[in-house]
Amino acid sequence: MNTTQLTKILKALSNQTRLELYLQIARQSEADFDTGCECFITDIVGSLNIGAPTVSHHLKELTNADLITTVRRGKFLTATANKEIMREVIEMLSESITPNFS
Amino acid sequence: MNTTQLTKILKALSNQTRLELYLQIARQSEADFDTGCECFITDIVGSLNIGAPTVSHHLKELTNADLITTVRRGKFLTATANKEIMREVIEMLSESITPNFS
DNA sequence: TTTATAATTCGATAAGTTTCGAATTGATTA
DNA sequence: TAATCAATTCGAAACTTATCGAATTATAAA
Repeated sequence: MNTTQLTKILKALSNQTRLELYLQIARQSEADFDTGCECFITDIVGSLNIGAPTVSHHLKELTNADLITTVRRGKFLTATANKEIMREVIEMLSESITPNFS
Repeated sequence: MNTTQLTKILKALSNQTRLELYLQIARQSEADFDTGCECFITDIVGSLNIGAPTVSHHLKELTNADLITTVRRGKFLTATANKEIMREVIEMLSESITPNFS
């Protein structure tokens, strides 16, 4: 991961609504692992105070940054967090504040 | 740390120039620990491709987000990364992709 | 097949951001 | 004290972003 990609990802998370959207999708992705249920965007939208077009826009930004993937399940849309990329983000940020013994 | 503060911090890091500025300050803060030297902004400015007013602006953003602190040493300015807040950022992002056994 | 619901696209607007040059301030050096 | 160098402030230009309402598309239900 280079700084260009990291910038892109952090930018995608730098808006409060979008960050909360991501966090809900990520937590739900965790829960899904146990329960087998899915993360419906409709449910999340209700809890955030913005309209559907805006959510659509934010989802596209998160997708473009590789933070989530979305799948249509009939009438609904489901989202899953890409945990691997978040691990890379965390690793890179950690390196910045960790002694480097190279 | 709540999502409002996290948003503020991620926003401060969501610009490539500012992210690189932060990363350099953070790495230098690490080096300082061993060498006892300090992180002069002047030196960093030379390596980034932007003017002094812009750097000044970016430093203020990083400071406002609590990511760094700056101190004037005579004619020069030195910066230090606030590692504790970055640890909190990392912790919060980690929680989003880590099973929660509560 | 009509109706209803979820989501997207489009166009617009208001607000925010990045960057710069010019002028200014603070501190050191000649 | 005058000249110099680092950094900040200010005002402006160019660009980007968040959000919305209206219209559209996709799917499911009646």
